[in-house]
Amino acid sequence: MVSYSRFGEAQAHIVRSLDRALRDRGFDGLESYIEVDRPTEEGHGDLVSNVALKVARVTKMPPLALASTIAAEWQSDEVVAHVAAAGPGFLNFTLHTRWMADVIRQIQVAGSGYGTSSAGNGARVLIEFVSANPVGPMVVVNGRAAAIGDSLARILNAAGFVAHREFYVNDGGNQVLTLGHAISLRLRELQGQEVMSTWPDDVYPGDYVIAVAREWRNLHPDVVIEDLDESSYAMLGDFGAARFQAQHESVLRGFGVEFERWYHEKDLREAKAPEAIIERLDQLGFMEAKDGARWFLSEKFGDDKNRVMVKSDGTMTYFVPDAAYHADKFARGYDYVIDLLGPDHHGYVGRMRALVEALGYPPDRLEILIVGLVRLMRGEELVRMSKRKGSYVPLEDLIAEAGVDPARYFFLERSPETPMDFDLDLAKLRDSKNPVYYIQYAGARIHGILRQWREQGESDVDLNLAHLQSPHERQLLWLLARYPDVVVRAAVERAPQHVPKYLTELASAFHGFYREERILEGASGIRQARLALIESVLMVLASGLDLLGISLPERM
RNA sequence: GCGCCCGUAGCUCAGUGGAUAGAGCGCCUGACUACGAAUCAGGAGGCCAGAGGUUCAAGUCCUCUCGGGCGCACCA
Repeated sequence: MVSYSRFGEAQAHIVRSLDRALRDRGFDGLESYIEVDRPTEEGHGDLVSNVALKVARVTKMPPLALASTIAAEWQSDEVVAHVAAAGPGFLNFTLHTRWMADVIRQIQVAGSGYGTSSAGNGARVLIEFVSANPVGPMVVVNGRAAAIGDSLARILNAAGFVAHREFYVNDGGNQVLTLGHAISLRLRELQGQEVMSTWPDDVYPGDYVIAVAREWRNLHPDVVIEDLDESSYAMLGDFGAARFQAQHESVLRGFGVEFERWYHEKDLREAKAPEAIIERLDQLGFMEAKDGARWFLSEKFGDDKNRVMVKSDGTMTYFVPDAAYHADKFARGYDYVIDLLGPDHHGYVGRMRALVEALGYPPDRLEILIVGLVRLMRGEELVRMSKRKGSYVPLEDLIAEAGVDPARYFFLERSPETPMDFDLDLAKLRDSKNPVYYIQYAGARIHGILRQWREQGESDVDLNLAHLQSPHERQLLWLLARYPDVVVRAAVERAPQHVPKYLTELASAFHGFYREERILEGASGIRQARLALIESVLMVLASGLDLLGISLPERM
């Protein structure tokens, strides 16, 4: 077992001791049965092992009997203070408080680097997310993907992976022409022509295009609008796409999300990458001509059906540039490629996996996370949204109304794939019902204490961590010792929600400690130890919130 | 019809095959002359959708049924 934390050291230590205990009884080769985990509830020690239950079949010993003899013969050491057999045969381990308290020294040495580890071994991860089409404003679910993707990248980096964030800009397809069409209609409208009665069905009438049209007109006041026929759609569309990309970039930056790269479909097309991917699949023998079209034989790789790549009219389906894009991701040497897709993209998973496999890569190196649907609520009331009708809440407005911190927190506290309700009324509440403030308040309280301590101007005494003995202090130490493992787990499982969960626990333990134990009023030795403890808590709160892209204000 | 996600407290959701299934909100009791009450301590509230199976052990794994969402284009 590789350990990245004080907690992990204890686990590894106990595993070794258990292994020895089993061998002493003549049971060899049972290492794989040995598990040491945190208990599911209080009162079962600091760590727990179910090994006696696991090996019962092999050893032919009643689990509780085996556990009891192991506990009775346990050689005391500097890590484990006490071992007890319990329940049907669990072993409950209580750690020396002194030993746990050294986590504070680790935190003092590591500083803001505490929590980082080398678990990822430098594996390179590309994470593509949001990738909203540049033909209109982003919507609420884009915000969820943005928060999750960005936070996941931060977590992966902290856990020793090298993660890159990428936004794929769909600026090469038909929709850009459609946007150009819409802009030209809005330009006519700005000149006083009536356009709504003849508005084409396939052109979204969203009024967000009006602002873009206005911008274009200001830049080109001399162009005669009547000349803007179909031949102008591409030019207008490119203009609009650039405007919307800039808008996306700025909204996302305001949301704390920055991408290492904006990858343009247009560049792919200009480099003839779509043609190249078809050629490559053809050479590999995975293309077939049928019904006047050219098909990718994705069924060979477990897809539901084969996929058209070149339509009978000679044009390519949208899947082709996407396929070229994914081929490029792997060609760039990433060990893992993660896509965060919207909830309307389930059908996309099979064909993309098939592509990866067809190109000769292990299909599980492509990980597709479907970000669950977001329903926007105002209290009890569902906010109805329809892009077609142009009635929707842009992400920008959501962020402005809720605030960056609550919005990110709401998106990150749930597992990515489950559908969620986002309650705007709750998110914008500036009071205790809003869970993000619970964590921030713990930090603000610690800042307050440290401020007061500095104002008192008392000098430090030597730090003696042996003063930390109370149940509240033990619990905080135990949580601090676990933090690096929480980060690793969130990274490996691609599950950022573990971090807010953990921070809530840490904040709760701190608030309980704070109410129970005076910090500044104690004798100088214990005061110094408690100050070191809460400084450590503050460090971890700040670090954890940073992984979520959430601030930790000194005052609230 | 086929595929994916989801059914856990009144609501929103956690839950790594392990002991008596958790948190927040809401509800009910209590706690500021206090380092910040945006807090704390306690209480009520559950056939983990249902039925079979695997296992020493199932909310968790397998099969089926029921319910909800989303996908199943030579659209993007």
